[in-house]
Amino acid sequence: MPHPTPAGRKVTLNDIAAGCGMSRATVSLVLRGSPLVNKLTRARVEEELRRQGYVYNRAAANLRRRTSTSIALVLNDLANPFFAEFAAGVDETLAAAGFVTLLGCTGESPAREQAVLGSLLEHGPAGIILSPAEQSKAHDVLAAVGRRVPLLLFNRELGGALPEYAHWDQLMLDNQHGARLATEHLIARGHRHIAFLGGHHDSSSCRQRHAGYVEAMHTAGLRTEPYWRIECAPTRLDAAHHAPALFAGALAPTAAVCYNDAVALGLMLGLNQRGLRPGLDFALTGFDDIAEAALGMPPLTTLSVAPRERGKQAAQLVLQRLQQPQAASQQTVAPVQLIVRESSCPPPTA
Amino acid sequence: MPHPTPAGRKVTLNDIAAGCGMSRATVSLVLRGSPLVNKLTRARVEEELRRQGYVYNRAAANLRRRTSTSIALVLNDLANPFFAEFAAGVDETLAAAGFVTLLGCTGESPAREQAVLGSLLEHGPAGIILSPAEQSKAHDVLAAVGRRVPLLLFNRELGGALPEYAHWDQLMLDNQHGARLATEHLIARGHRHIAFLGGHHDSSSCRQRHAGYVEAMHTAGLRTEPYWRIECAPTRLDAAHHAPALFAGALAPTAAVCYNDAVALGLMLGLNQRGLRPGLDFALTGFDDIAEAALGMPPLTTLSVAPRERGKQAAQLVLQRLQQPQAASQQTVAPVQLIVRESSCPPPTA
DNA sequence: TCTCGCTATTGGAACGATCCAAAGCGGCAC
DNA sequence: GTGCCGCTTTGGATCGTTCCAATAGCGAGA
Repeated sequence: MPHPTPAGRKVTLNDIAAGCGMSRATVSLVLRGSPLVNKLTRARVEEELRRQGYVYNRAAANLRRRTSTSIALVLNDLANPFFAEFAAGVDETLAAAGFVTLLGCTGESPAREQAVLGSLLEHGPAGIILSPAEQSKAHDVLAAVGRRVPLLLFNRELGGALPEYAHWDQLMLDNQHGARLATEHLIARGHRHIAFLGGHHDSSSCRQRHAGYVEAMHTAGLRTEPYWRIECAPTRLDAAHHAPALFAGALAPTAAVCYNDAVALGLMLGLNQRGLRPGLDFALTGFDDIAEAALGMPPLTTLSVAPRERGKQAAQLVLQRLQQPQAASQQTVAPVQLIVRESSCPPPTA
Repeated sequence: MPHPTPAGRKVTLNDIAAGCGMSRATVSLVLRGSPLVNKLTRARVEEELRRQGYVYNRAAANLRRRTSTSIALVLNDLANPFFAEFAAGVDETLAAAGFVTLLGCTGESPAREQAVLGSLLEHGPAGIILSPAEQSKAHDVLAAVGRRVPLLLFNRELGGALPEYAHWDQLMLDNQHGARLATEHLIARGHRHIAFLGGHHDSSSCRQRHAGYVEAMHTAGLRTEPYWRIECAPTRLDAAHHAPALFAGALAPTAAVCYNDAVALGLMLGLNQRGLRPGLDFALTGFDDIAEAALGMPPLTTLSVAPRERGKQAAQLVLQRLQQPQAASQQTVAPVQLIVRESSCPPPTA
């Protein structure tokens, strides 16, 4: 089956103008719904637009008007359902406001992040939403982005905070409060020996969650043994591998606050392999409330961060910034919500 | 903290030219790495580019050159991990080729699809990758897109196929073959009474998968009872609800081929609630190989479609089309691979 | 000295839209 | 007849880049 011939040039305002004996300027006014143009003229022009199948060239318009109708969305990992939901929320809100989303994925590589930012900037986005790669540095991001286009930092802080850092807007999750809620919940259920599993210390979100855990423990007058803090990659597989380490210390915990849902689900597997039934013999909590959390065996107590809502919020923050470029920069912390399910049982002896 | 002043206009070629006493044209040549310009001149210009923090304006260049460096990616549901992975694959490949991804989500609504396509087209993408909404019609898509910009149809066919339909490239999954593989696998395990659960008949992928199931059954000389075909929404929840219907007929199946992994995981829940142990008392298979499939209880036998690979493939097909606009349109069918795990046990009596 | 050929550079017209100042026009008051 | 007013319409410059034909410089060969 042959592909059709592109059939000549694109239709432009000139073609329409010529086609109905009007000037370019008038046709342009019609396109933008100006009240200046006569009703009859408008009808004639609109007919001609339809007849020739005109498509508006927003790039040309934006060039002349020195405006932009696109926003760059740069994510460290789109394959992660959390960011996918986030992206869906961003796109939905931007589309409703007449903006288009320029997508870019960095795959957790600062080098790719630099390249992606550079490439997207050439397309002249009005703003940028960036969820930085793990090892990304504020200095490099600033060098790539410059000061002209507003940036909203999402989800993670940047390494090596500069003074210039401060003029970027931020949307962060309330990691510390969330982990505190989870820990307090386990304490209320009667646990005294609680571990913290997963994540690496060089990730800001992990440090914050761990801090929330420590805060809750100390506020309740409970001790935290160093060997109750076990680092591992935030994946199911690695978490499952590290499950035995929980029971290697002198005093075995009866519950664990996990860095995120993936770690918690991995821990469930690891517990099963040791003959422990999660939600009966051992309590655990996650973070993120991914789709699988509600359907796990048992269903997982976790913290809902509503990624789609966060996406909408991020988009709104950027749009707001575009309207008030001079306003003070905002540091927003999104609330998280504890979702209690069956994985957070009381301790078996209680 | 005050937001910084945008500090004047953007830096343009003129500014650079003035800054180093060259003409616009020469600077442009330097930017594009032309061999015409003198080594010394090049060095001087590059120094000035750096000094003023010049950012290339690709929109202006594309306007003049009548080219485009963006591809539109329109998805029915980005929140679905399958499409998220797909999008990541697309973006990765496009970025490597110097293109930028324009994202658009339709949320399974043909009306939104029309709006999104219209909006994206105004930004002049060089091509479009479209995974259409469930009820989307070929006629409407053609009306929105026109014939000028090449379209790659992914994953689903469009309703009301027109003659014009044929000049679009297509990338589809081998649904029929996949379902046949799954069914044959169950038959080889000793099953004779096999049901097909989930999906709706008006979805082309569901029809194809069901056809593969029927094909395998008939080839093996097995009957298919009408009450072994149970339709339901392709979600966990609805599948769990419909599990009892499997055992309502005269002859109960010992296994089920499920429309996709979500349905299969839902069926597992439904079986558990009836006191049946999936993977021991009842065999089942899924489709998609989502992340949870490998970690289910039991791990799910399913068909891997490698969504990230499909994304790369889709991007390559579009890039190829751009290079050869006149070539015959391609109908590609991507292979699927049977992943055998523990859910597809032999029948209990065998 | 003049012409030729080669290397580098350049002015000006595009691309497809918008903006702006100006003009055409019919009617109405003077 | 002239001037003025509101309602429409318009030509031309412009946005930041690329293309193209033209030109400048300069050493070599006749």
